[in-house]
Amino acid sequence: MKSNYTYRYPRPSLTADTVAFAYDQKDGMLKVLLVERGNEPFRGKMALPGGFLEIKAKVDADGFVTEEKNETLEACARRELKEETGLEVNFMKELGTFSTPGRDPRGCTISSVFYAISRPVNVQGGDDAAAAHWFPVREILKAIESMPNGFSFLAFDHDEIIKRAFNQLRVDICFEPVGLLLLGETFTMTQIQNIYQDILGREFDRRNFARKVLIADVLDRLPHTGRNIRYKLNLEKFMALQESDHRLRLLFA
Amino acid sequence: MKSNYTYRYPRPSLTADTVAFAYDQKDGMLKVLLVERGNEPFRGKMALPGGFLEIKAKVDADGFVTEEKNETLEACARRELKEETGLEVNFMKELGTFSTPGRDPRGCTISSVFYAISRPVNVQGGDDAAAAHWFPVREILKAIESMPNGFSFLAFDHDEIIKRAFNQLRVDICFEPVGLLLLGETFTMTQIQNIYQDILGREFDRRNFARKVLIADVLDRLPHTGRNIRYKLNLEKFMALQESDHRLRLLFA
DNA sequence: TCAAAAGTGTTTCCTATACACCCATGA
DNA sequence: TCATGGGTGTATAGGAAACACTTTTGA
Repeated sequence: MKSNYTYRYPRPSLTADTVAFAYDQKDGMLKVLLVERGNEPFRGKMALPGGFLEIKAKVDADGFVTEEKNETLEACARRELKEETGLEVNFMKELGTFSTPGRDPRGCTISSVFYAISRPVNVQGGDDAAAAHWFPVREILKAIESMPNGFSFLAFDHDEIIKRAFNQLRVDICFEPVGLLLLGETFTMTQIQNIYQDILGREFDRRNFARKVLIADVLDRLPHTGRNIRYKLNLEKFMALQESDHRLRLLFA
Repeated sequence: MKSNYTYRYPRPSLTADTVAFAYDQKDGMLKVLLVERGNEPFRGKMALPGGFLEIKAKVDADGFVTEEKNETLEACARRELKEETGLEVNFMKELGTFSTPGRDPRGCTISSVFYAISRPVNVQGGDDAAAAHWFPVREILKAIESMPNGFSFLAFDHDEIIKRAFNQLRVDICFEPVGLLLLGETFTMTQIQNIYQDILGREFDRRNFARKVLIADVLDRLPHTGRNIRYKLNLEKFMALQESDHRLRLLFA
């Protein structure tokens, strides 16, 4: 028989959800990763990949918890992302915690949400989720906006979360060159510019844009094999820039 | 007899802690609010005010939770802050969630941390905590740095948290005029400048500084009673600025 | 009376932006 | 060969930083 877990005080459930972004070179659209929920609640609705924090607990004869060990929330987010969609990303950042009472009909569930940036890859539905797919962010946001009052497009409060995540992404790429993580192994300056223009919803002058991106000094210029200059992200420099709190110079106003 | 709370799966404890900052006009130092822990673990050590998320739960005959209702994390942070120190603040912002395994010796405890900005006020020790006092941030940070490896100055992982909070404050006052909340009812431009200089650790030209602050357009100029121009924070304008995502213009590089 | 703090505007320099020409490739 | 995309440098304008003088008040 499976054991139960008893505490002196009530406790919440804690989940980690991930808003994963990727850029689709084929149609030039920014995509977000959603899974179709296989179980209640919200069965059949689309939702962000995520799940419950894993806790190893020992209990005594009466079911009281005597010892416990948890994973970190980020580890939880990565694990769930992998299990549900097969995706592994190298950039993940905490977005915030969502604790509005009633946000999960099953009870008291608090969600720590991360947003992730992925290389353009294919994903398959994993264990828990019926199916995982990349959806155009703009379309999703449009669908969210067009829902009548009191109705939500996604499961739980994921409408709100995805809006927050996209806003955060827009702010962040103005300061840090995280947008470069959306690209493949090598890329041209034009490809970078297209992504930034799409996300920020505005156009840039080619030359000024290239200058600003190169100032960040995280790109290696490859000996051009073909006609155009190709670049490659220098991960060491990029990571070093992330560490040092150099958000202080904004790249794009 | 007090009832217990039983779940099918193990759950974490969830707390909300607050890093409250205030500015002391008397000595011109930025202070942070700490409480002396009255109970184990870390009894007698200084810690951030905070406590467990309050959950109203109903249980069936076997102790299984059938219904539950939680407060939001921010509400929890405000409630605990009030209970432990008597302090009520009007600005509070989520800093992040801390979930490193082992951060709380009592078991699996995840903390959502807020940072708050307070007017300069006195606080008293409240219910839970033995004593609450304002401490100079610089001194605390110095004490933290000077601890030998493996030892912490504050309880739990609060050393790390307070460092993160101070860094966040330094970033935020470069973009939003949140530093103005540190002041009293009315104030002079020089007082504002002193605060900013203290927090950012650099000096500004008087005239350039005043211009930048006034650009934000959240201050009302009072008909000067005394010798100097006095200002007053226009809360409506300030709140409106917070709502609109206008972090995009940085005030101080 | 003198020192220190505070009020006021202008100049300078730097950086962001706007812009034009040339070259290479593929249709 | 012509159109398109991409490579390169410069000129200009606007904003940030440097700066000087006068006035008031308190020691």
